[in-house]
Amino acid sequence: MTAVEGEQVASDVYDARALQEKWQARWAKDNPFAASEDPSDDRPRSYVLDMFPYPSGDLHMGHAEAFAMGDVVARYRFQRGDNVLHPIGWDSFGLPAENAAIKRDSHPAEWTYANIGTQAESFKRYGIAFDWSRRLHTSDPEYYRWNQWLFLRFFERDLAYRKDGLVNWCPKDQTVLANEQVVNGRCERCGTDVVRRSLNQWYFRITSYADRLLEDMERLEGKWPERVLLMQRNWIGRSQGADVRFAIEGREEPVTVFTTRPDTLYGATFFVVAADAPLADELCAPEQREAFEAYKAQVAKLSDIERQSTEREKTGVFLGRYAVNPVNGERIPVWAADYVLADYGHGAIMAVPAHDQRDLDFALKFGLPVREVVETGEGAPAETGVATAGEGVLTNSGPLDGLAKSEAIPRITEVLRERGTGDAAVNYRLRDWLLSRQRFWGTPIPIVHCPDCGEVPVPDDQLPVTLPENLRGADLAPKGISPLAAAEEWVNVDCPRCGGPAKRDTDTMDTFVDSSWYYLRYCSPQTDTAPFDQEKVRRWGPIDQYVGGVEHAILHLLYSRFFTKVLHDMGMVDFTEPFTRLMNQGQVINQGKAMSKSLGNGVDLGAEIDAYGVDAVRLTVVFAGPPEDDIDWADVSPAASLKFLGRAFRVMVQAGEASEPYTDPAAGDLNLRKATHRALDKITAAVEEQRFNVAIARIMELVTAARKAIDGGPGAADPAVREAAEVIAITLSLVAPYVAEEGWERLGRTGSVAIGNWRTPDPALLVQEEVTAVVQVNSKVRDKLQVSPEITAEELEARALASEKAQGFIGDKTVRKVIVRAPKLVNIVVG
RNA sequence: GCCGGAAUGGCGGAAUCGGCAUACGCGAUCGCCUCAAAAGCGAUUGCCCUUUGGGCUUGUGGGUUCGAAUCCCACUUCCGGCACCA
Repeated sequence: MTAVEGEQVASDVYDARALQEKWQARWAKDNPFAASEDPSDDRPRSYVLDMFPYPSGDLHMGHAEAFAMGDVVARYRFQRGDNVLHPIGWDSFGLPAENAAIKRDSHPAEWTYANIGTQAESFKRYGIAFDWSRRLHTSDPEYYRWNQWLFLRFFERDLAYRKDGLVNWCPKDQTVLANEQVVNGRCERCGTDVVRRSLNQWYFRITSYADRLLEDMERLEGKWPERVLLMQRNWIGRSQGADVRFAIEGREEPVTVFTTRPDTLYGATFFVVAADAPLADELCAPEQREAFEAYKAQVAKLSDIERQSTEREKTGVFLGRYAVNPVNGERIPVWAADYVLADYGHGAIMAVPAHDQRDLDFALKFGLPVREVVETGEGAPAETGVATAGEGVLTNSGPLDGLAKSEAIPRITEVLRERGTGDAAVNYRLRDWLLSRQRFWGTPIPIVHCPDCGEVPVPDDQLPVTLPENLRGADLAPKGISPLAAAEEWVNVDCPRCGGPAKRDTDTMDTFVDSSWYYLRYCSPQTDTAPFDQEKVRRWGPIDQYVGGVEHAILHLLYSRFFTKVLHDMGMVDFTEPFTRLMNQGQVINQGKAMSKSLGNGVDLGAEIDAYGVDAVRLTVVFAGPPEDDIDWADVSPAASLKFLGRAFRVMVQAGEASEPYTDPAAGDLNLRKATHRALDKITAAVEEQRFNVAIARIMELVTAARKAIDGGPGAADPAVREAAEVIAITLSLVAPYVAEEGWERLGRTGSVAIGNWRTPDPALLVQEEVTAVVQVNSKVRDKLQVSPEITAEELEARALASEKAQGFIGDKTVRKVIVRAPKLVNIVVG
């Protein structure tokens, strides 16, 4: 059921809106969720963080789910008595603000900060246990100043550099994109087909951390979702093999190729250079120049989508040159083709058509020879058109003949090393992080270009380089170069080194730079002498639990891991992984599909809250299923959540009215006490295992047990009912903070229910006097016995065999075997 | 194409140590309350049959085991990631 706007499906037990207003005011006054920086505070510290929001408008259902999940974790830590850091801020640079400014003829800051204000109010109403005093916005100069400072440190360490290269260009947004922002050949933001352009751009040298980014994932095993680790591993894409140097006739220097199959070196029958690599230009013989230029023009016209299609037929052109195979001296023709990528490996390959499908496709199209060097027992590739890549025995390979593939690889690598024509090598799919953007609403790159001194860093004491304030509206329209270039008085500066006339770099940083280290800034958001206070980061870091969507599995999480490792190497942090545990919450969808305007299936968070109240909405998203699963709003019932909360609230109110806060629970009804402590035990285990939906199911059972005790048992005044009601308030505070606070108060308690009130179940009350033992005959359940948990195997077997029901199924058959698992089960095997 | 994950009632999901399948909730049916309805409260609810009983059931087919939703093999379908990475 979806709420109709304005319709109030009020509970007749409590007034959600009144409770929200009452407790919001209380929390604003008492600030119960602020992290303590008191050095004498020796409570265990927990750092729980939700991926900070982008201020695109008001909060939506997606935020409702993500932050409800994160808040369960944070509130559980608060309940356990930890000193919890649970901050909030905004990822407030980015393209949508700029587009809004162009449309409204205003400044991006207006739209951005107005939306932040709206979201902040909504978060407060949503009751998330944030420490509001640490709020940050990445578009504040006090924040982005430190992006610039960090950029300069990266620059000094040669981890930030500028190079010419083919880059991904989005024609609509008129900016370059990082590899990670290109999805299926399209701009991840606007869906436009990405084209390749040759431009001079800034990069972070993330590739020099590829091995560590890969290796350190071992320590995240079991703590991060397996699929995220897998995605990162695939993205980094480590390949082990060898570099092999081929002499090129008429060229002094040999050309190196990378191969994962050095064992097939004797099967190389031609050589291919990436058509768009400078090397292809260089190697092209004069008589082939015309054909090559025509081919290059044809390749340049292709979009990335066309280019990357594996359906496409192979194309290429002979360059009129020959390479020499270093192991057998064979001359093989050099071709240029676009199936070889300029920016992977060395931009050139040895082609072994018999054992590589792409090379085979190419060879068959252009009539190049195919020579098998590994006998796999499959059909001949030249005839079947299928390259054989499996295990086999080497042939036609001189000294390698007769070896298995796995033996031949180290052998040939050794030979290459001895002769100085190659060596073992590793390659990564990961490319350097392209960080410059030709847009306005981001962090200016703090470099001055001087005709005499070249790239000159802006001195630290002149940071921040702030954005010019006079650009707005149409000034920001995409022009293919940064809008900042138009701000002449901003661009033209004196060179910090020689004092001569120079120009500022007009590009801004990818906003993923902002989010790569924001978690550190929360530890000391006011620090104005460094990006963060190292002592405080040592106290709080790394993040114990990070919560956010799987859409950042590669982008943000990889970049953040990279930044953390660089900062570690700079001696600024003493850990190397930023996020100890990661939880990916699912999406909220409706009627099987993502919510969208065109489908008209959007569910408005504000309307749901108006109709059912914050607590019911939060309970609904947490109870719907495992945190990582998507929630289909058509499958859930906030009305049912509200009904349950009403039942729970009535238990607390009735217990509060009927008994005193200091009642001794030991005097209460034993059955209810046991139910309460068993529930507490199970709720605790479920929350620890992050199975929040199960924890709520156990709270529901406890409410039912308490209800029954009130209505048909010892009555509301029984101390066990009070105890149950208090446990309900405490456990419910993780998802339904308003009802929990109000219920706690109605129970006569003072102070917030949310802090340090979690209880440990009494082990004596968890012991069961009787358990159910199952009696099976031939594995089918035939009887159930109530037995002591300490029953011996012998006694249980005797009682099972004595069971009349079991005997009925045994009849006159022979008992062949009796399996006893005291005290739970007996299986009598007859035949 | 390659790599990974998933499949449990009408629906969302529980049962992760190989030992009572279907907890909790939705929906549905019946009852109470009501002039009536809604809300609320209570009961029933996996399927089938020859119904005081019995049989079957965790995508399909096989296997291991006294015993399988759970482990193994094959297959089907769906979801996700990568996609000319040498």
